[in-house]
Amino acid sequence: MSIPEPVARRTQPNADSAAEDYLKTIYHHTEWQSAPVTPSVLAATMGVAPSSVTEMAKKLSAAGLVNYEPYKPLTLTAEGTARARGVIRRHRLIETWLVDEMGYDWHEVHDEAEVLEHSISDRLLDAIDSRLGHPTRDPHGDPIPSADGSVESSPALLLSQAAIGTSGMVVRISDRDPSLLLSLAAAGIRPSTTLSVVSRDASTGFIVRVAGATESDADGGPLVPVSASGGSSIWISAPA
Amino acid sequence: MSIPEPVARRTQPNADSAAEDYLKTIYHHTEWQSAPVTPSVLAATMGVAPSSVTEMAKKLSAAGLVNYEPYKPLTLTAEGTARARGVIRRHRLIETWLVDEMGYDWHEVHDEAEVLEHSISDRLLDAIDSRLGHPTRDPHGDPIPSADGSVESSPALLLSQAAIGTSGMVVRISDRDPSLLLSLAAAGIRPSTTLSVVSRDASTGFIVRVAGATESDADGGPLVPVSASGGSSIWISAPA
DNA sequence: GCGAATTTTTAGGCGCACCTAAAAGTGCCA
DNA sequence: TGGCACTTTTAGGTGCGCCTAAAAATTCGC
Ligand SMILES: [Mn+2]
Ligand SMILES: [Mn+2]
Ligand SMILES: [Mn+2]
Ligand SMILES: [Mn+2]
Repeated sequence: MSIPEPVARRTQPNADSAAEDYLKTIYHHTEWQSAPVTPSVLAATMGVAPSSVTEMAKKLSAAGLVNYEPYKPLTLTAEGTARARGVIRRHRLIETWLVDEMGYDWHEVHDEAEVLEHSISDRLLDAIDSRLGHPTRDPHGDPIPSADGSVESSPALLLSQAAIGTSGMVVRISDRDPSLLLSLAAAGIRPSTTLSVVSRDASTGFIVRVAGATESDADGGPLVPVSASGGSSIWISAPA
Repeated sequence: MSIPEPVARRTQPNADSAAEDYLKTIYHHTEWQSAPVTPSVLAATMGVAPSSVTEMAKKLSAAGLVNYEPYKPLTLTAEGTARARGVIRRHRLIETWLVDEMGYDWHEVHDEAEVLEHSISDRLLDAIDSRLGHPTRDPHGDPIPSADGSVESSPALLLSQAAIGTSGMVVRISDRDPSLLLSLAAAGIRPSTTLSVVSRDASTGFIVRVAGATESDADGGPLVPVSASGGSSIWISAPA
Protein backbone atom coordinates (compact mmCIF):
# COMPACT_ATOMS: atom_id res chain seq x y z
CA MET A 1 0.00 0.00 0.00
CA SER A 2 3.04 2.19 0.37
CA ILE A 3 3.13 5.18 -1.90
CA PRO A 4 5.62 4.39 -4.71
CA GLU A 5 8.65 5.97 -3.07
CA PRO A 6 9.33 9.70 -3.43
CA VAL A 7 12.21 8.91 -5.74
CA ALA A 8 14.26 12.05 -6.06
CA ARG A 9 13.78 11.75 -9.77
CA ARG A 10 14.65 15.35 -10.48
CA THR A 11 17.95 14.68 -12.10
CA GLN A 12 17.74 18.13 -13.60
CA PRO A 13 16.79 17.56 -17.21
CA ASN A 14 19.76 18.91 -18.98
CA ALA A 15 22.02 20.48 -16.41
CA ASP A 16 23.42 23.60 -18.01
CA SER A 17 23.64 22.55 -21.59
CA ALA A 18 23.20 26.13 -22.76
CA ALA A 19 26.25 27.21 -20.82
CA GLU A 20 28.20 24.28 -22.19
CA ASP A 21 27.35 25.28 -25.72
CA TYR A 22 28.54 28.83 -25.12
CA LEU A 23 31.84 27.62 -23.71
CA LYS A 24 32.30 25.21 -26.56
CA THR A 25 31.55 27.84 -29.15
CA ILE A 26 33.94 30.35 -27.64
CA TYR A 27 36.63 27.71 -27.58
CA HIS A 28 35.88 26.74 -31.14
CA HIS A 29 36.48 30.24 -32.35
CA THR A 30 39.96 30.24 -30.97
CA GLU A 31 40.73 26.65 -31.92
CA TRP A 32 41.35 27.16 -35.61
CA GLN A 33 41.35 30.83 -36.36
CA SER A 34 41.86 33.35 -33.63
CA ALA A 35 39.79 36.44 -34.12
CA PRO A 36 38.44 38.11 -30.97
CA VAL A 37 35.18 36.56 -29.85
CA THR A 38 32.79 39.46 -29.52
CA PRO A 39 29.17 39.14 -28.45
CA SER A 40 27.96 39.76 -31.99
CA VAL A 41 30.16 37.02 -33.43
CA LEU A 42 29.06 34.60 -30.76
CA ALA A 43 25.42 35.56 -31.21
CA ALA A 44 25.64 34.93 -34.94
CA THR A 45 27.30 31.56 -34.49
CA MET A 46 24.88 30.39 -31.88
CA GLY A 47 21.79 31.81 -33.50
CA VAL A 48 20.77 33.94 -30.53
CA ALA A 49 20.39 37.68 -30.00
CA PRO A 50 23.46 39.63 -28.89
CA SER A 51 21.73 40.58 -25.68
CA SER A 52 21.44 36.91 -24.82
CA VAL A 53 25.19 36.63 -25.12
CA THR A 54 25.74 39.51 -22.75
CA GLU A 55 23.51 37.90 -20.17
CA MET A 56 25.19 34.53 -20.42
CA ALA A 57 28.60 36.17 -20.40
CA LYS A 58 27.82 37.65 -17.01
CA LYS A 59 26.68 34.34 -15.64
CA LEU A 60 29.72 32.51 -16.94
CA SER A 61 31.92 35.26 -15.63
CA ALA A 62 30.35 34.97 -12.20
CA ALA A 63 31.00 31.23 -12.39
CA GLY A 64 34.65 31.89 -13.15
CA LEU A 65 34.52 30.34 -16.60
CA VAL A 66 34.71 33.39 -18.82
CA ASN A 67 36.60 36.66 -18.59
CA TYR A 68 34.06 39.34 -19.22
CA GLU A 69 34.47 43.06 -19.23
CA PRO A 70 31.80 45.24 -20.82
CA TYR A 71 32.51 46.10 -24.43
CA LYS A 72 35.45 43.74 -24.65
CA PRO A 73 35.81 40.40 -26.39
CA LEU A 74 35.11 37.27 -24.38
CA THR A 75 37.84 34.88 -23.41
CA LEU A 76 37.82 31.64 -21.47
CA THR A 77 39.45 31.30 -18.09
CA ALA A 78 41.64 28.27 -17.49
CA GLU A 79 38.68 26.59 -15.87
CA GLY A 80 36.42 27.60 -18.75
CA THR A 81 38.90 26.20 -21.25
CA ALA A 82 38.99 22.93 -19.39
CA ARG A 83 35.23 22.73 -19.37
CA ALA A 84 35.00 23.57 -23.06
CA ARG A 85 37.51 20.86 -23.89
CA GLY A 86 35.46 18.45 -21.84
CA VAL A 87 32.37 19.16 -23.91
CA ILE A 88 34.34 18.91 -27.13
CA ARG A 89 35.84 15.64 -26.00
CA ARG A 90 32.35 14.30 -25.46
CA HIS A 91 31.16 15.58 -28.79
CA ARG A 92 33.99 14.07 -30.77
CA LEU A 93 34.07 10.76 -28.98
CA ILE A 94 30.35 10.41 -29.56
CA GLU A 95 30.79 11.18 -33.26
CA THR A 96 33.58 8.66 -33.51
CA TRP A 97 31.50 6.05 -31.75
CA LEU A 98 28.52 6.65 -34.01
CA VAL A 99 30.66 6.15 -37.10
CA ASP A 100 32.86 3.33 -35.87
CA GLU A 101 30.24 1.27 -34.13
CA MET A 102 26.74 2.39 -34.88
CA GLY A 103 26.72 2.47 -38.65
CA TYR A 104 26.47 6.24 -39.09
CA ASP A 105 28.10 8.01 -41.98
CA TRP A 106 30.28 10.99 -41.17
CA HIS A 107 27.79 13.56 -42.37
CA GLU A 108 25.06 12.28 -40.05
CA VAL A 109 26.73 12.45 -36.69
CA HIS A 110 27.02 16.10 -35.81
CA ASP A 111 23.44 16.79 -34.73
CA GLU A 112 23.16 13.63 -32.69
CA ALA A 113 26.42 14.47 -30.90
CA GLU A 114 25.28 18.02 -30.32
CA VAL A 115 22.54 16.69 -28.06
CA LEU A 116 24.23 13.68 -26.48
CA GLU A 117 27.32 15.66 -25.50
CA HIS A 118 25.21 17.15 -22.71
CA SER A 119 23.53 13.97 -21.52
CA ILE A 120 26.18 11.33 -21.31
CA SER A 121 27.80 10.57 -17.96
CA ASP A 122 31.54 10.42 -17.39
CA ARG A 123 31.15 6.74 -16.77
CA LEU A 124 29.59 6.11 -20.16
CA LEU A 125 32.04 8.38 -21.89
CA ASP A 126 34.91 6.37 -20.48
CA ALA A 127 33.29 3.16 -21.60
CA ILE A 128 32.96 4.49 -25.14
CA ASP A 129 36.49 5.81 -25.11
CA SER A 130 37.84 2.42 -24.05
CA ARG A 131 35.83 0.48 -26.59
CA LEU A 132 37.16 2.70 -29.33
CA GLY A 133 40.74 2.33 -28.11
CA HIS A 134 41.18 5.94 -27.02
CA PRO A 135 41.02 7.57 -30.44
CA THR A 136 42.74 10.92 -30.95
CA ARG A 137 40.82 12.13 -34.00
CA ASP A 138 37.13 12.17 -34.77
CA PRO A 139 35.70 11.20 -38.18
CA HIS A 140 36.25 14.72 -39.50
CA GLY A 141 39.85 14.85 -38.41
CA ASP A 142 39.23 17.00 -35.37
CA PRO A 143 41.51 16.22 -32.45
CA ILE A 144 39.81 14.62 -29.46
CA PRO A 145 41.01 16.26 -26.24
CA SER A 146 42.35 13.64 -23.87
CA ALA A 147 40.76 12.97 -20.51
CA ASP A 148 43.40 15.10 -18.81
CA GLY A 149 42.53 18.02 -21.07
CA SER A 150 45.47 18.08 -23.43
CA VAL A 151 44.87 18.55 -27.13
CA GLU A 152 47.09 17.47 -29.96
CA SER A 153 47.31 20.41 -32.31
CA SER A 154 48.64 19.99 -35.80
CA PRO A 155 49.36 23.21 -37.65
CA ALA A 156 47.11 23.41 -40.67
CA LEU A 157 46.21 25.69 -43.50
CA LEU A 158 42.74 26.49 -44.72
CA LEU A 159 42.30 25.42 -48.34
CA SER A 160 41.05 28.91 -49.12
CA GLN A 161 44.34 30.30 -47.90
CA ALA A 162 46.63 27.91 -49.74
CA ALA A 163 48.58 29.15 -52.74
CA ILE A 164 48.04 27.48 -56.09
CA GLY A 165 50.26 24.45 -56.40
CA THR A 166 50.31 23.82 -52.68
CA SER A 167 49.80 20.23 -51.83
CA GLY A 168 49.23 18.55 -48.54
CA MET A 169 47.25 16.06 -46.62
CA VAL A 170 43.72 16.80 -45.54
CA VAL A 171 43.90 17.21 -41.79
CA ARG A 172 40.40 18.24 -40.93
CA ILE A 173 37.05 19.05 -42.50
CA SER A 174 34.40 21.07 -40.70
CA ASP A 175 31.48 18.89 -39.71
CA ARG A 176 28.96 21.68 -39.83
CA ASP A 177 27.69 21.19 -43.37
CA PRO A 178 26.44 17.63 -43.96
CA SER A 179 25.97 18.12 -47.70
CA LEU A 180 29.58 19.18 -48.09
CA LEU A 181 30.69 16.07 -46.23
CA LEU A 182 28.53 13.94 -48.44
CA SER A 183 29.94 15.36 -51.65
CA LEU A 184 33.52 15.26 -50.40
CA ALA A 185 33.12 11.61 -49.46
CA ALA A 186 31.80 10.91 -52.94
CA ALA A 187 34.89 12.59 -54.38
CA GLY A 188 37.13 10.51 -52.15
CA ILE A 189 38.17 13.40 -49.97
CA ARG A 190 38.55 12.57 -46.28
CA PRO A 191 41.05 13.28 -43.57
CA SER A 192 44.42 11.88 -44.68
CA THR A 193 43.62 12.25 -48.36
CA THR A 194 46.39 14.08 -50.22
CA LEU A 195 45.30 17.08 -52.24
CA SER A 196 46.89 19.72 -54.35
CA VAL A 197 45.42 23.08 -55.21
CA VAL A 198 45.03 23.40 -58.98
CA SER A 199 43.10 26.63 -59.20
CA ARG A 200 41.33 29.04 -56.97
CA ASP A 201 38.89 31.82 -57.49
CA ALA A 202 37.36 33.55 -54.52
CA SER A 203 33.89 33.58 -56.06
CA THR A 204 33.69 30.41 -58.13
CA GLY A 205 35.59 28.14 -55.82
CA PHE A 206 38.52 25.79 -56.15
CA ILE A 207 39.74 22.88 -58.16
CA VAL A 208 41.87 20.34 -56.38
CA ARG A 209 43.64 17.24 -57.52
CA VAL A 210 43.02 14.20 -55.37
CA ALA A 211 45.90 11.81 -55.02
CA GLY A 212 45.03 8.13 -55.22
CA ALA A 213 45.07 6.01 -52.13
CA THR A 214 48.37 4.59 -53.25
CA GLU A 215 51.41 6.71 -53.96
CA SER A 216 51.76 5.04 -57.32
CA ASP A 217 49.23 7.34 -58.94
CA ALA A 218 52.08 9.79 -58.96
CA ASP A 219 51.28 12.64 -61.26
CA GLY A 220 47.77 13.03 -60.00
CA GLY A 221 44.37 11.61 -59.51
CA PRO A 222 41.03 13.14 -60.49
CA LEU A 223 40.31 16.85 -60.49
CA VAL A 224 37.54 17.84 -58.11
CA PRO A 225 35.74 21.16 -57.82
CA VAL A 226 35.28 22.55 -54.33
CA SER A 227 32.89 25.39 -53.60
CA ALA A 228 34.09 28.64 -52.09
CA SER A 229 32.52 27.74 -48.75
CA GLY A 230 34.06 24.29 -48.99
CA GLY A 231 37.40 26.05 -49.24
CA SER A 232 36.86 27.50 -45.79
CA SER A 233 35.93 24.12 -44.38
CA ILE A 234 38.96 22.08 -45.39
CA TRP A 235 42.29 22.27 -43.63
CA ILE A 236 45.40 20.76 -45.11
CA SER A 237 48.66 20.05 -43.40
CA ALA A 238 50.96 23.02 -43.51
CA PRO A 239 53.93 22.49 -45.81
CA ALA A 240 56.98 21.47 -43.82
CA MET B 1 36.23 36.72 -43.33
CA SER B 2 32.68 35.47 -43.43
CA ILE B 3 30.96 35.34 -40.09
CA PRO B 4 30.89 31.67 -39.00
CA GLU B 5 27.47 30.83 -40.43
CA PRO B 6 24.30 31.51 -38.41
CA VAL B 7 23.90 27.79 -37.82
CA ALA B 8 20.41 27.22 -36.53
CA ARG B 9 21.96 25.50 -33.58
CA ARG B 10 18.89 25.74 -31.40
CA THR B 11 18.05 22.07 -31.39
CA GLN B 12 15.93 22.72 -28.34
CA PRO B 13 17.93 21.39 -25.43
CA ASN B 14 15.71 18.71 -24.14
CA ALA B 15 12.47 18.89 -26.05
CA ASP B 16 9.75 18.10 -23.57
CA SER B 17 11.50 15.67 -21.33
CA ALA B 18 9.36 16.71 -18.38
CA ALA B 19 6.20 15.80 -20.26
CA GLU B 20 7.75 12.50 -21.29
CA ASP B 21 8.52 11.66 -17.69
CA TYR B 22 4.95 12.36 -16.64
CA LEU B 23 3.56 10.13 -19.38
CA LYS B 24 6.00 7.40 -18.52
CA THR B 25 5.18 7.57 -14.82
CA ILE B 26 1.45 7.47 -15.42
CA TYR B 27 1.92 4.46 -17.66
CA HIS B 28 4.14 2.81 -15.10
CA HIS B 29 1.48 3.00 -12.45
CA THR B 30 -0.91 1.06 -14.58
CA GLU B 31 1.67 -1.35 -15.93
CA TRP B 32 2.04 -3.56 -12.88
CA GLN B 33 -0.53 -2.64 -10.34
CA SER B 34 -3.57 -0.66 -11.34
CA ALA B 35 -4.59 1.80 -8.70
CA PRO B 36 -6.03 5.08 -9.95
CA VAL B 37 -3.33 7.62 -10.73
CA THR B 38 -4.27 10.69 -8.75
CA PRO B 39 -2.29 13.92 -8.69
CA SER B 40 -1.00 13.21 -5.21
CA VAL B 41 0.27 9.76 -6.16
CA LEU B 42 1.93 11.12 -9.25
CA ALA B 43 3.40 14.02 -7.31
CA ALA B 44 4.89 11.67 -4.74
CA THR B 45 6.38 9.39 -7.37
CA MET B 46 7.87 12.20 -9.37
CA GLY B 47 9.02 14.25 -6.42
CA VAL B 48 7.10 17.37 -7.36
CA ALA B 49 4.31 19.33 -5.69
CA PRO B 50 0.73 18.24 -6.42
CA SER B 51 0.04 21.59 -8.00
CA SER B 52 2.75 20.92 -10.54
CA VAL B 53 0.90 17.78 -11.54
CA THR B 54 -2.33 19.65 -12.04
CA GLU B 55 -0.59 22.14 -14.30
CA MET B 56 1.09 19.50 -16.38
CA ALA B 57 -2.11 17.49 -16.54
CA LYS B 58 -3.81 20.42 -18.21
CA LYS B 59 -1.03 20.80 -20.72
CA LEU B 60 -0.99 17.12 -21.55
CA SER B 61 -4.74 17.12 -21.77
CA ALA B 62 -4.64 20.04 -24.20
CA ALA B 63 -2.09 18.07 -26.21
CA GLY B 64 -4.45 15.10 -26.34
CA LEU B 65 -2.18 12.82 -24.37
CA VAL B 66 -3.96 12.62 -21.05
CA ASN B 67 -7.60 12.50 -20.05
CA TYR B 68 -8.01 15.09 -17.38
CA GLU B 69 -11.09 16.13 -15.51
CA PRO B 70 -10.74 18.11 -12.31
CA TYR B 71 -10.71 15.98 -9.19
CA LYS B 72 -10.53 12.75 -11.13
CA PRO B 73 -7.64 10.35 -11.62
CA LEU B 74 -5.48 10.80 -14.69
CA THR B 75 -5.50 8.35 -17.53
CA LEU B 76 -3.60 8.22 -20.76
CA THR B 77 -5.28 8.61 -24.13
CA ALA B 78 -4.37 6.14 -26.85
CA GLU B 79 -1.87 8.64 -28.17
CA GLY B 80 -0.50 9.23 -24.67
CA THR B 81 -0.12 5.50 -24.14
CA ALA B 82 1.78 5.19 -27.38
CA ARG B 83 4.08 8.03 -26.40
CA ALA B 84 4.66 6.56 -22.96
CA ARG B 85 5.54 3.21 -24.45
CA GLY B 86 7.95 4.96 -26.76
CA VAL B 87 9.80 6.50 -23.84
CA ILE B 88 9.81 3.22 -21.97
CA ARG B 89 11.11 1.44 -25.04
CA ARG B 90 13.96 3.92 -25.17
CA HIS B 91 14.66 3.55 -21.47
CA ARG B 92 14.78 -0.23 -21.51
CA LEU B 93 16.73 -0.57 -24.71
CA ILE B 94 19.30 1.84 -23.34
CA GLU B 95 19.54 -0.14 -20.12
CA THR B 96 19.95 -3.36 -22.05
CA TRP B 97 22.61 -1.80 -24.21
CA LEU B 98 24.54 -0.48 -21.22
CA VAL B 99 24.61 -3.93 -19.64
CA ASP B 100 25.13 -6.02 -22.75
CA GLU B 101 27.71 -3.87 -24.47
CA MET B 102 29.06 -1.16 -22.24
CA GLY B 103 30.13 -3.09 -19.19
CA TYR B 104 27.52 -1.73 -16.79
CA ASP B 105 26.08 -3.82 -14.01
CA TRP B 106 22.30 -3.97 -13.74
CA HIS B 107 22.12 -1.72 -10.70
CA GLU B 108 23.98 1.10 -12.43
CA VAL B 109 21.90 1.64 -15.52
CA HIS B 110 18.69 3.23 -14.37
CA ASP B 111 19.89 6.79 -13.83
CA GLU B 112 21.86 6.91 -17.05
CA ALA B 113 18.83 5.66 -18.99
CA GLU B 114 16.58 8.16 -17.25
CA VAL B 115 18.50 10.95 -18.95
CA LEU B 116 19.38 9.37 -22.29
CA GLU B 117 15.81 8.25 -22.95
CA HIS B 118 15.06 11.88 -23.77
CA SER B 119 18.10 12.62 -25.90
CA ILE B 120 18.55 9.70 -28.23
CA SER B 121 17.22 9.95 -31.78
CA ASP B 122 15.04 7.34 -33.41
CA ARG B 123 17.91 6.60 -35.71
CA LEU B 124 20.26 5.78 -32.88
CA LEU B 125 17.63 3.83 -31.01
CA ASP B 126 17.11 1.63 -34.06
CA ALA B 127 20.83 1.08 -34.36
CA ILE B 128 21.04 -0.01 -30.74
CA ASP B 129 17.99 -2.24 -31.11
CA SER B 130 19.51 -3.96 -34.13
CA ARG B 131 22.88 -4.48 -32.53
CA LEU B 132 21.23 -6.12 -29.56
CA GLY B 133 19.11 -8.34 -31.79
CA HIS B 134 15.75 -6.77 -30.88
CA PRO B 135 15.63 -7.85 -27.25
CA THR B 136 12.22 -8.19 -25.58
CA ARG B 137 13.29 -7.87 -21.94
CA ASP B 138 15.62 -5.43 -20.21
CA PRO B 139 18.17 -6.48 -17.58
CA HIS B 140 15.55 -6.27 -14.84
CA GLY B 141 13.06 -8.41 -16.68
CA ASP B 142 10.88 -5.56 -17.82
CA PRO B 143 9.33 -6.07 -21.23
CA ILE B 144 10.64 -3.79 -23.97
CA PRO B 145 7.75 -2.41 -26.04
CA SER B 146 8.29 -3.16 -29.69
CA ALA B 147 8.71 -0.44 -32.27
CA ASP B 148 5.06 -0.77 -33.27
CA GLY B 149 4.00 -0.20 -29.67
CA SER B 150 2.97 -3.67 -28.61
CA VAL B 151 4.05 -4.99 -25.24
CA GLU B 152 4.44 -8.57 -24.18
CA SER B 153 2.77 -8.87 -20.82
CA SER B 154 3.31 -11.85 -18.58
CA PRO B 155 0.99 -12.15 -15.64
CA ALA B 156 3.01 -11.90 -12.47
CA LEU B 157 2.61 -11.81 -8.73
CA LEU B 158 4.37 -9.52 -6.34
CA LEU B 159 6.48 -11.45 -3.86
CA SER B 160 4.77 -9.57 -1.06
CA GLN B 161 1.45 -10.94 -2.26
CA ALA B 162 2.50 -14.54 -2.66
CA ALA B 163 1.32 -17.11 -0.17
CA ILE B 164 3.89 -19.07 1.80
CA GLY B 165 5.01 -22.07 -0.13
CA THR B 166 4.37 -20.43 -3.47
CA SER B 167 7.16 -20.97 -5.90
CA GLY B 168 7.78 -19.46 -9.27
CA MET B 169 10.28 -17.90 -11.56
CA VAL B 170 11.42 -14.34 -11.03
CA VAL B 171 9.91 -12.37 -13.87
CA ARG B 172 10.89 -8.87 -13.01
CA ILE B 173 12.67 -6.81 -10.37
CA SER B 174 12.10 -3.10 -10.01
CA ASP B 175 15.17 -1.17 -11.12
CA ARG B 176 14.52 1.77 -8.83
CA ASP B 177 16.67 0.72 -5.89
CA PRO B 178 20.28 0.02 -6.88
CA SER B 179 21.26 -1.38 -3.50
CA LEU B 180 18.49 -3.94 -3.68
CA LEU B 181 19.68 -5.01 -7.12
CA LEU B 182 23.20 -5.30 -5.84
CA SER B 183 22.24 -7.52 -2.92
CA LEU B 184 19.90 -9.65 -5.00
CA ALA B 185 22.64 -10.22 -7.55
CA ALA B 186 24.94 -11.29 -4.73
CA ALA B 187 22.31 -13.77 -3.61
CA GLY B 188 21.97 -15.10 -7.12
CA ILE B 189 18.50 -13.69 -7.65
CA ARG B 190 17.83 -12.37 -11.17
CA PRO B 191 15.06 -12.62 -13.70
CA SER B 192 14.52 -16.30 -14.51
CA THR B 193 15.77 -17.45 -11.10
CA THR B 194 13.33 -19.85 -9.46
CA LEU B 195 12.25 -18.92 -5.93
CA SER B 196 9.93 -20.24 -3.31
CA VAL B 197 8.48 -18.29 -0.44
CA VAL B 198 9.56 -19.80 2.85
CA SER B 199 8.27 -17.21 5.26
CA ARG B 200 6.81 -13.78 5.23
CA ASP B 201 6.25 -11.15 7.81
CA ALA B 202 4.92 -7.76 6.78
CA SER B 203 7.36 -5.89 9.00
CA THR B 204 10.50 -8.03 9.07
CA GLY B 205 10.47 -9.14 5.48
CA PHE B 206 10.68 -12.44 3.69
CA ILE B 207 12.78 -15.52 3.43
CA VAL B 208 12.95 -17.21 0.08
CA ARG B 209 14.63 -20.33 -1.13
CA VAL B 210 16.67 -19.87 -4.29
CA ALA B 211 16.72 -22.83 -6.62
CA GLY B 212 20.06 -23.66 -8.20
CA ALA B 213 20.67 -22.93 -11.82
CA THR B 214 20.10 -26.57 -12.59
CA GLU B 215 16.97 -28.46 -11.72
CA SER B 216 19.05 -31.11 -10.00
CA ASP B 217 19.26 -29.11 -6.81
CA ALA B 218 15.78 -30.38 -6.25
CA ASP B 219 14.83 -29.86 -2.67
CA GLY B 220 16.17 -26.38 -2.51
CA GLY B 221 19.08 -24.06 -2.69
CA PRO B 222 20.14 -21.44 -0.15
CA LEU B 223 17.72 -19.46 1.97
CA VAL B 224 17.86 -15.73 1.36
CA PRO B 225 16.26 -12.95 3.40
CA VAL B 226 14.46 -10.25 1.46
CA SER B 227 13.46 -6.96 3.04
CA ALA B 228 9.85 -5.86 3.16
CA SER B 229 10.46 -3.27 0.46
CA GLY B 230 12.28 -5.89 -1.58
CA GLY B 231 9.09 -7.91 -1.41
CA SER B 232 7.28 -5.15 -3.27
CA SER B 233 9.99 -5.02 -5.90
CA ILE B 234 10.10 -8.62 -7.03
CA TRP B 235 7.52 -10.19 -9.29
CA ILE B 236 7.32 -13.92 -9.78
CA SER B 237 5.47 -15.79 -12.46
CA ALA B 238 1.92 -16.47 -11.48
CA PRO B 239 1.29 -20.15 -10.77
CA ALA B 240 -0.29 -21.87 -13.76
C1' DG C 1 -25.92 13.52 6.26
C1' DC C 2 -22.55 16.63 8.14
C1' DG C 3 -18.40 18.44 9.63
C1' DA C 4 -13.56 17.58 9.63
C1' DA C 5 -9.64 15.81 7.32
C1' DT C 6 -7.65 15.28 3.06
C1' DT C 7 -7.01 16.14 -1.70
C1' DT C 8 -6.99 19.12 -5.48
C1' DT C 9 -7.02 23.39 -7.71
C1' DT C 10 -6.06 28.28 -8.07
C1' DA C 11 -3.26 32.34 -7.36
C1' DG C 12 0.87 34.39 -7.37
C1' DG C 13 6.04 33.89 -7.75
C1' DC C 14 10.73 32.32 -9.13
C1' DG C 15 14.87 31.21 -12.13
C1' DC C 16 16.24 30.12 -16.57
C1' DA C 17 17.26 31.15 -21.37
C1' DC C 18 15.57 33.45 -24.60
C1' DC C 19 13.42 37.79 -27.02
C1' DT C 20 12.66 43.05 -28.81
C1' DA C 21 13.32 47.85 -28.33
C1' DA C 22 15.65 51.53 -26.43
C1' DA C 23 19.74 53.55 -24.39
C1' DA C 24 24.56 53.90 -24.03
C1' DG C 25 29.22 53.23 -25.36
C1' DT C 26 33.00 52.78 -28.93
C1' DG C 27 35.63 53.83 -32.70
C1' DC C 28 36.35 55.56 -37.27
C1' DC C 29 37.14 59.20 -40.34
C1' DA C 30 35.99 63.61 -42.43
C1' DT D 1 37.57 66.72 -32.83
C1' DG D 2 32.92 65.92 -33.58
C1' DG D 3 29.52 63.19 -35.71
C1' DC D 4 27.69 59.02 -36.87
C1' DA D 5 27.48 54.13 -37.64
C1' DC D 6 27.87 50.18 -35.43
C1' DT D 7 28.15 47.33 -31.31
C1' DT D 8 26.91 46.34 -26.83
C1' DT D 9 24.27 46.71 -22.80
C1' DT D 10 20.06 47.61 -20.27
C1' DA D 11 15.17 47.37 -19.58
C1' DG D 12 11.28 44.98 -19.74
C1' DG D 13 8.80 40.84 -21.24
C1' DT D 14 7.67 35.62 -22.50
C1' DG D 15 7.02 30.51 -21.77
C1' DC D 16 8.39 26.67 -19.19
C1' DG D 17 8.44 23.83 -15.12
C1' DC D 18 8.63 24.29 -10.81
C1' DC D 19 7.29 26.28 -5.98
C1' DT D 20 4.25 27.86 -1.58
C1' DA D 21 0.02 29.39 0.38
C1' DA D 22 -4.70 29.88 0.18
C1' DA D 23 -9.17 28.53 -1.55
C1' DA D 24 -12.31 25.04 -3.05
C1' DA D 25 -13.89 20.37 -3.71
C1' DT D 26 -14.19 15.72 -2.27
C1' DT D 27 -14.19 11.97 0.90
C1' DC D 28 -14.56 9.78 5.28
C1' DG D 29 -15.99 8.89 10.02
C1' DC D 30 -19.49 9.32 13.06
MN1 LIG E 1 25.30 21.01 -27.76
MN1 LIG F 1 33.44 16.37 -35.69
MN1 LIG G 1 13.60 10.61 -17.74
MN1 LIG H 1 14.80 -1.52 -16.21
